[in-house]
Amino acid sequence: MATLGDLERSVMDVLWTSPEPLSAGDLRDRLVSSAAGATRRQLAATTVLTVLSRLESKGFVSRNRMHRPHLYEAVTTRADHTAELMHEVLGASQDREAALARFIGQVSPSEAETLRALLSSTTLPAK
Amino acid sequence: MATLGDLERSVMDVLWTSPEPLSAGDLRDRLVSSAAGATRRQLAATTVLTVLSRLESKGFVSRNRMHRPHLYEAVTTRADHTAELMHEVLGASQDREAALARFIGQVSPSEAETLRALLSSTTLPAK
DNA sequence: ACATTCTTCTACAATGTGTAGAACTTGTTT
DNA sequence: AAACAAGTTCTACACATTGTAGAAGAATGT
Repeated sequence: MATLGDLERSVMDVLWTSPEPLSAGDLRDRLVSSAAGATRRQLAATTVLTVLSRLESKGFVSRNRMHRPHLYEAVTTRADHTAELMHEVLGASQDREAALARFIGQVSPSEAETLRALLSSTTLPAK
Repeated sequence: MATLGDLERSVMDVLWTSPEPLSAGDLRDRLVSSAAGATRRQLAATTVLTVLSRLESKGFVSRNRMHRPHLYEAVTTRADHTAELMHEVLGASQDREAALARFIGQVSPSEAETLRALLSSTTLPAK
């Protein structure tokens, strides 16, 4: 999968967080306000547009040209994206089992609990 | 974590596969022979050295300057590296649980089994 | 001291990304 | 319909990373 730059990632974060498609302008405003530590100065409108176009090319964003300020939305959810990336990383490994073992070894107890729950519900057939 | 380019990744793969530290020359030979589909033409010796230096800067490789052709080895195992990356990806997600759920959802049945085993051995106290 | 071998320095091209001005399009207002 | 405003696309550039390697310097064996 293509990787994302810092700004691209920030844009995706805004889109992933928004329950609705956003115009470039709205997105620009949220980029500023959502910046951690009040960093992130104002960006030119065109900058945001450029990034959105690139994200569209990369398949991360879809745009609705029916509305006049085009409306942009994330193609996948953040969770799906994360899961996909994890699988990609895992796939690059030769020994998947070993990698999984290390991965599990570093997981917090509460997350281990979550995983256990997920695994039993998923795979134990309904009796 | 820093990301790796294609050649850097290939070099790491060789180092991860080797049970012993390698000289740049040995590594160069194996790079050629380990290339999938007989791709990968011969590289200049200096190219390999440059890449090794960069990998050293990035903390992926350590070199032993005691030996004359310096000997290089991977700092971590491939499995550790993979697990680290997976955690990094997961950490960038806002909702870890949701991401884990998706991740598990896409796991093959046999891997699910592996995971279940890992999770029970890890967390169930000996009691 | 000299040749050989290895390492470090320096360099360059290609690519990806952040950044945005200039030019063009489209919907709106009078 | 003409002019305007808002939005979009084109074009461009700087900077960092990466693949690539020559030239120059350092270390070792004879």
